[in-house]
Formats: sequence, structure tokens, C-alpha cells
Amino acid sequence: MVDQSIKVAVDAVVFGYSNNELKILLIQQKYGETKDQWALPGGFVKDSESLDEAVQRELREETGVKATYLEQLYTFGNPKRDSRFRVVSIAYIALINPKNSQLEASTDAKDAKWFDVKSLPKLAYDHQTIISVGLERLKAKINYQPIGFDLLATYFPFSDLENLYQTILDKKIDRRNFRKKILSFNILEETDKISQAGSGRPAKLFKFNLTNYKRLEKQGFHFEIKLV
Amino acid sequence: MVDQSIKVAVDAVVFGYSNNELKILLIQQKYGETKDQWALPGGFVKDSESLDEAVQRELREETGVKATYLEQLYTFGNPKRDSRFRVVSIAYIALINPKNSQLEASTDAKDAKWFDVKSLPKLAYDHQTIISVGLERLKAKINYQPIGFDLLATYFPFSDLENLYQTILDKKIDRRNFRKKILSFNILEETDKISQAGSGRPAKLFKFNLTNYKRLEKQGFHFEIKLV
DNA sequence: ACAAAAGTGTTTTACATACACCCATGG
DNA sequence: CCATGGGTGTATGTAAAACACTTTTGT
Repeated sequence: MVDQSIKVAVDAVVFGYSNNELKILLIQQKYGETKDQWALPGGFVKDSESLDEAVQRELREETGVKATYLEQLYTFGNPKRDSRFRVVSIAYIALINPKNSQLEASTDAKDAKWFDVKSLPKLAYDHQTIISVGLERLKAKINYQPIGFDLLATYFPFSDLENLYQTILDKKIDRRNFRKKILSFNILEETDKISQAGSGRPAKLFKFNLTNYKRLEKQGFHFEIKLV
Repeated sequence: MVDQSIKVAVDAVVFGYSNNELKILLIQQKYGETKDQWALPGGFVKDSESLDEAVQRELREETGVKATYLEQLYTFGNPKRDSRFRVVSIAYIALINPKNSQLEASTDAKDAKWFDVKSLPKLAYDHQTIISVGLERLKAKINYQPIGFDLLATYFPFSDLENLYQTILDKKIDRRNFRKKILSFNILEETDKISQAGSGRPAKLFKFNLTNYKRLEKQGFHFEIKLV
């Protein structure tokens, strides 16, 4: 048959957004050589499950969250990336609204926590590389897919979207032009809800109109906003 | 340790362009259940080699060609994609100028041939799916990366580039606007060579200026031509 | 009354699009 | 001289970019 002893794993770069910060979900290893080190949630694929299923399962087991958006990112297969034995890892990016899903004390990991992208701890394996690739993908993606909405609450003030873009792209955006552009797509619904003002004028809350987005997409509409 | 019996393979969708046709390189299986069926070049990864190395090796062994451009495409891991046992395959796309590289009678495959994308034979495994994903990627890519030049000869008339785009995108393009746009990038060098005219006026031959392209890229230049 | 964030239009500029005739060669 | 593909410029439309003041609330 085939003479090969490579193991297959999946890892997920889970993005969240809260308090004007872009966050990544990390777990602390419970066992083994890398015990106590922080790492991406993930693990070995079972013989009978698909790759996507494996990611969702590991996320559930290690952190208790369920991704609303999941996309294959890249496969990392350097022979030396794991010192124990050879592991090929199929990495994913996932999006979650941290406020909608509580982290659970998990059985498989010692701890699970959100970290600001700008101050990540030292990571096990090549997980720092995986995160860099994931971040790049997120930055590119946000320009031509309305993935931003997966990171926000159901009802949100427009400024949340603005801040999200500014945080991810690490860049100032012209508020008027941005708003004009996004609203012109007709994929946002203005609701009659109002944000409870902290300070300053209270804001109307918006809601992503998925139905309309899907309809428009079928008609050949492409979400695109140039901010690179 | 890890209880898993999954094998890891690589497959390549190798694109070529000749006679105004977009081609894909396929091999005919020599042994096993799928003997005589056409399939993508590829095979199992060796324990000690990286994924990229595995692709290049398989390409060499099965077809004799060397890709000038190689990029990871997607990883296919459906548990049922191979009927013998579970195989996770990391698919790549590769670009080649068919005229620059002769197909070799190979040891590992019964036959290797270029097929017009528009008339592919029935393929083994899920290779038809892999090709579809690869084609989509190529179509997207050609709009924002000058990969077209990897498919053309070193010296080529401008019309070759036009035709390449029209063939890949399966779409008419305005000759004047296209030429204007591409030339405005300053990544083509006009040479003093002239095409030996078949019929009609002979054409100046151009040459891709890689040095200039890399320099411009560093300065923040993005190749982009909207033809989707 | 002031601090803080929300909300809103117009002008300028650049790029995409549409479009048709002459040129150089071979047969 | 005719058929074939090569080479070229302008006018128009559309979308991006630049830009600052007024409104509403809490303190």
C-alpha cells in the first residue's frame, strides 16, 4: 500500500471583535510537550469525518463556540512544523461575535481566551505564521465580501461597522464616503431601535439584510469596497 | 499516539496555453482500480518532503515538466473521495508554457497529454471538481496578478495576451482599452523583434519585465484589470 | 454651555467605457 | 488589389475622493 506516516490535523483562526479590538481565540495546551503554551484551537481529524466537521468539533470541544462563518485558509505541511512527528494541518478562518457565544470551560483545553491581535502571546508550533496568513486573508476578504456582519451584533450602530473596518485594516476611513457606499448596496436595514447613548448623540441601529444580499448576489451584484 | 489512518496526497491542475486554447495536463493511470482512467498528475507525499516539493516531484516523474508558477489551491478531504481508503489531497494550480517544456514519456504514468479545457475526458476520483475550483481561481487571479505572462512565450505579440485573456475569461475584450491599460502598467518591454507574419501586418514582440514589476510591487503598485 | 458622537451633500478628479479608421504585409 | 491582423485617440459617463458643519444627547 502506501508507505507514509503523516498525521492530518485542522486548526482554526477564530476572529472576534469587541471593544474596538480585533481578537483571536486561543487555547492553552493541557498535555504534552507544549503543555501550558498557547495555541490555535484544533486537533487531529477522525477517519470518518470531513475536514469541516473536524474543525467544528474541535472548536466545540475546546472552546464551546460555534463559528457562523468558516472558510478553509491554507494547508501547512512543512515536515518540521511539529517536533513530535509529521503533521499536515489544514487551517481555517472562522468568524464569531464574541458577545453571542460564551466561552465554556472546556474539557480538552486548560483554558480558552480571546486575545487582542495586537498583543498575542508566544504561540506553539507554527501557529504565529498561520495567524499571519489568516489576518492577511481577513484583510483582503473584508473588501469584497460582507463578512464584517458576522463579527457584529445583530443590531448595531453604523459606527461599529466603521470601527471594525478601521481596526481590521488598521487605517482611517472617510466616514461619509464609507457610509454612502455601504448604504448604496441596499444590504442594510434601518431599524427603529436606537442605541442607548453612552455619550454623544444616540445612533439608529442597523441590521444586515441577508435575504436581500442573497437576492442581489444572484442578480450578479458584487459587494466591493476598495480600501486596500 | 494518534489513532488515524489517512493518507496525504497532492494533485496539480497544470494550465497551459497554445493554439488559442486553454489546456490542462492530464495523465492516464497505469495501475490499480482506476487503470486507464485520466486523472490529474499527483501522488502521495513522502514523509520527508514538503508539500511543494511533492508536487514538483510528481510533476517531474509523471510528465517531465517543471512549473514556472505554483500555488496551493485547496485541500480536498471528503472521506469518500477515494474508494480504496481515505486520502486527503492538497491541490495546486501550476502554470506552464507548453512550447517551452516537452512532455516526456514518463515512467509513472501510462500517458500524459494536454487537453483543451473545453473537452476534457471523464476523470478519476473528484478530479473534475478540483479542476472546476482551479479554473475559477485562474479566472479570478488573472484579474489581479500578471500570471498571464507565465503562460506565454518569452517574446510574444500583444494579440497573444489579448487572446489569452479572452480564452480564459471566455469573453470579448475591447482591444484598444485592454492594450492601453496593460501598457500603462509599465511592466511590458517593447523589443525590436517582429513576429514572422502568417498573414496580416507583422507585430512587434513584447517581453514581460519582471524586474520592473517587482520594483513597482514594492512601491505599492497593484496589477489590476477589471474584466469579471 | 460644552463635550461627544451622529448625521449629512457637493465639487473635483480620475478612470472606465464606447467607438472606427488607417497601416503593413503576404498572396 | 485584396484579405488579414496590427496599431492608434478622443469624447462621454460614472464612480471615487476630498472636504466641514449641524444635530442630538448626557453631564
